[in-house]
Amino acid sequence: MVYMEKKLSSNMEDYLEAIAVLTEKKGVARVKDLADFLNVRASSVNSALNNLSKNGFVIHERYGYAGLTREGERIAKGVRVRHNALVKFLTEVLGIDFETASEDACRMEHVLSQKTFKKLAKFIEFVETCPDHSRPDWLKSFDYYFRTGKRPKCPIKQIKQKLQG
Amino acid sequence: MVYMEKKLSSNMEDYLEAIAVLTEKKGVARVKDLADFLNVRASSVNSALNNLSKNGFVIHERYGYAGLTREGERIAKGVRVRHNALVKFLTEVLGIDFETASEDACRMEHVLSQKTFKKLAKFIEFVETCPDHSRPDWLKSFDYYFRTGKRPKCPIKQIKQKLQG
DNA sequence: TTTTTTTGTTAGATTTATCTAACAAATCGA
DNA sequence: TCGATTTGTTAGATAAATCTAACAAAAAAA
Repeated sequence: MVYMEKKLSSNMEDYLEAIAVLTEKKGVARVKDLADFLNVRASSVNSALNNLSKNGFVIHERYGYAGLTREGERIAKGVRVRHNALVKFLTEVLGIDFETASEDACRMEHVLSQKTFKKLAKFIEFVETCPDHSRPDWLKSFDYYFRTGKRPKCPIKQIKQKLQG
Repeated sequence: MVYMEKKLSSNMEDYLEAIAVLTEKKGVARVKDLADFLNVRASSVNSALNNLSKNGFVIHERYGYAGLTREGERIAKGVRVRHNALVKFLTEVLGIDFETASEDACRMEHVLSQKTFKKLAKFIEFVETCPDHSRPDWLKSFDYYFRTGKRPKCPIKQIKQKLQG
């Protein structure tokens, strides 16, 4: 066993992520804010922090702020990167509203395999760096297909026909 | 409250799905097979079946096979549809291997919102009904981009240039 | 038809994540 | 500064999903 990665539950990952988000947004992460953010009671936050603290992901002194250790930060980072990639995919490719996309991402971010995540990230990159003006043509075609159920005329074929005919 | 949908846990959804799969594959779903299929102990299957039975999703007489009620079938169907859509997306669009895609789908199928699922299904339909010979050109471009990190020359632009120049 | 093996059931323990309720510390306002 | 409010902590309960171990029923083999 080269290096045994401690596998955290979705739940614990959520706490780490929340600490990262709140720290970024408000400067510090307090029990109350974490509770509000995650929609749980303060006592649940406390349990979680004790657990995460015991396992070296979090630093939390009684009545103090919650902070991430190196390791905690590393994991939170990973979760957030996956979250953002998922949101991007859902909104930019599928055209889902941000609200729904965020909720879905929150649940999916914990279950995506590395392999799939990497491919997805590449896919997003592929879409974003498209040399077209904005949204790639094929995605516009998808929008059209989603709205109308019909395929737009394919510009390539149209042009090819012109060239030939 | 018009109609209160009983929200099942991922776990319970998995049991329903497994019953559906085994029934389809082997004709019947037995405790042992469910246990093997889901990688849990037979006693866990029993607990689950009791629970699902009590709530009207499953029919299970002592020492008998496990079967789905109408309601159970409805839910299992939904899960399987989501599962298959996800596998299709992961393999056909992202190009993930079937093994990995199946595992990811197993975990994602429980957390996808209706909205996202519907869009995803449409997206797959869009890709599959593509008038191109096989895989749409833009997906081939993605394959190329993933392998090489470079974009292939865009055929439309090439053709447009020809037309203009 | 016995015996053996496989399969199914039950009871009870464990783990994880949550909750409420009681209390303690910190902070805020007057 | 001191009482009131907010925030944080603890203990203990609850719920879901799992496990082991002991046992019971069914099925297969002898």
